[in-house]
Amino acid sequence: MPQITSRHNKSVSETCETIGIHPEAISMVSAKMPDSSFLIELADLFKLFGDNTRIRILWALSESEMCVCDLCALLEMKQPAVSHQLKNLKQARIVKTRREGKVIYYSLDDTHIRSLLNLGMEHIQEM
Amino acid sequence: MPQITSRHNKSVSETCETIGIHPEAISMVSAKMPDSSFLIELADLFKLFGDNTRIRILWALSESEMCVCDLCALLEMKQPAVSHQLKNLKQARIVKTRREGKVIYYSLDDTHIRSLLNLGMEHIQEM
DNA sequence: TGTTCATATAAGCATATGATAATTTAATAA
DNA sequence: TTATTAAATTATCATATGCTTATATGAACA
Repeated sequence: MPQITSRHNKSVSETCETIGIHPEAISMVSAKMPDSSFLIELADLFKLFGDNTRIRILWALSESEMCVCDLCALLEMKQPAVSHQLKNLKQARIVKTRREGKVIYYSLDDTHIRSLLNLGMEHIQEM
Repeated sequence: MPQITSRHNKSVSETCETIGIHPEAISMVSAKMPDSSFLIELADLFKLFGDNTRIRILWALSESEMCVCDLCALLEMKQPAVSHQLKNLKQARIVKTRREGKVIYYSLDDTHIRSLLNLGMEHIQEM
């Protein structure tokens, strides 16, 4: 395969369409990529943070455990909508529940969650 | 408004539908919620991390600056699809570009990005 | 100046996702 | 048991989003 050398002294293939211009960079990065399943899980985790309703729920729960109807009142949203998002968060084990009679209290399930919220907010504030 | 007292000694309103069961908890949390605009920005930031293609791009760029066609080869995706996601990331100033002749190199624009990726991955690995 | 090639953009389509309304479940109290 | 009430579930609809194909830019170089 014909190769030329760029001014940066990396080998460069002739076509970019299929194999890229910098084969070594590609294979180096490729070797360092986590398994596909990890990256999918990671995207799924961030996806849950990537919705205005859910981020408000998470921020609220980072301040205090709350029941569903309190969240409805706080967010000014209908109960099924809130329950639906809580279900998503619970399935991902981002929040956990505690029942007290008819009332179900939700809270954060993990300290990482708070760190992610704070780190994200730091980024926003420095823009 | 009639109030009763729960076994947790917080005042409890009679209906949950409109105003929630724990008015003080609601107003305490409400006071601590960031402005709506911040939360929207925060959700938008996480939303960009919440896609498998973009997270792979970000992880790759966290290892090395890369041009578009190298990313295409690495991710085994068509060029317009990759360019489209790069555009989203660039608009949010998560990645930046550098042109060298016909080739445009992309790289991470901010150190927070790497921290967020790592913190997210930590969370995944401890589940 | 005209060709080549890396990248960007536009239009169209299919899927994913979030909200609503209606209904069901589950726990308590009468 | 029956009524009440907090929460969950189901069905439906509208919007958002990501990929594809086709086309357009724009820089380098003959």
